[in-house]
Amino acid sequence: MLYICCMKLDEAKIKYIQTWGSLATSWGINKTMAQVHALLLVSTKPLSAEDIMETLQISRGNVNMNVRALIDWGIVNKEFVIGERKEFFSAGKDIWELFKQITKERKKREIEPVIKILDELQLIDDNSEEAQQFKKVLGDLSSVTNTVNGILDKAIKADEHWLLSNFTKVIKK
Amino acid sequence: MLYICCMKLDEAKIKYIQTWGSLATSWGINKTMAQVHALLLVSTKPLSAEDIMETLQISRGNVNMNVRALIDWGIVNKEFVIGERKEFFSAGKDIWELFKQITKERKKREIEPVIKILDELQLIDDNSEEAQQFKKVLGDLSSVTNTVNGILDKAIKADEHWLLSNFTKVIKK
DNA sequence: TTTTATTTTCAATAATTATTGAAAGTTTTA
DNA sequence: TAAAACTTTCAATAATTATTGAAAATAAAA
Repeated sequence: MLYICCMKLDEAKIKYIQTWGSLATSWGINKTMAQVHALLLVSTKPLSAEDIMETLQISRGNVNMNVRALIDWGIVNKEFVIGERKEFFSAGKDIWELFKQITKERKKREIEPVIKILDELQLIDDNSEEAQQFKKVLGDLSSVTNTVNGILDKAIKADEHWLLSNFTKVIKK
Repeated sequence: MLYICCMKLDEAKIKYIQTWGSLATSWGINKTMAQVHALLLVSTKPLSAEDIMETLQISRGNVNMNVRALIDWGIVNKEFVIGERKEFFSAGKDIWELFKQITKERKKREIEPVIKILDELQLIDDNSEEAQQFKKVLGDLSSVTNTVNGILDKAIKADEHWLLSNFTKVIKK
């Protein structure tokens, strides 16, 4: 059961999947996880674990782990196909939704812990010149992080149209 | 030649350096690179390769590689200390500048190549239903990526005050 | 020039992270 | 209930990435 139908198109899809996988690593994302998502994204129908295994040439365990992680990130869904016993998976095709979901998750997992730690470190019982300077750096780090966090919050809440047209225009001036 | 003077403060600095290092890995940044930068950021004076080696307990080669990379990213500078033959290094203390520099570099290294590849893939010689759908996904990915790229451009050009107050307020409504 | 101080490189190695595959677990069907 | 279909887990292993350290290169001083 392959998702492929035309040659040139197939090549382009494969290239997209490969490219996405290698780009992912520079963002601290597992290569296979990115590839599985890319595959589901360009697939016209939900795929089973076996479909993914065959297409990406990876083991059952690997597929399972990465599909779970993607579901955990909220960017892949289980699908029930009538007449089929096994599970199928699909990725939402709304890219703005995808962007918002990823942003939301990374914010929660990576930015919020940073803010927490920076705030903790601020509480030093020391008022020397050097300590003041250190606290200043921490405070500035907090400030930037909080601002970015706030911007991401707004982006998550924004609907597609607003973010696309309105937002970019406002930004310009 | 150690940069340390007070106990509690010293602990906090160490904790900050360690924490930064481990957080960095989830952003696809080398742990040591992040630690070296953190160390230079909280240091009151420029440090030599040996200072860094001692404090972080890492090899000369490792220090050299990572300091070069940081200089390459534009967030660490060489300093010439009078009466000293060896090189010293320092990190700029302006966190907004740091944020802008990092954003600029990641944009160049990671976002712009994505846009290029997505555009390349668009050029498929196929008009089937499936091809249309694939092109739609690619187009949407381009759209989001370009928008994010644009926002980052504005952020880079924006001065601290504008980004902090004006921007966040605009975003709110 | 030669010596000495310092930086850079890079093959070898260590540490980390990802992947396999088979066994154990679960759910469905008969 | 047992057998079949499928999913999950995880110890072993592979692949990747980071680090060392000593030799080569470079730069400054004598």
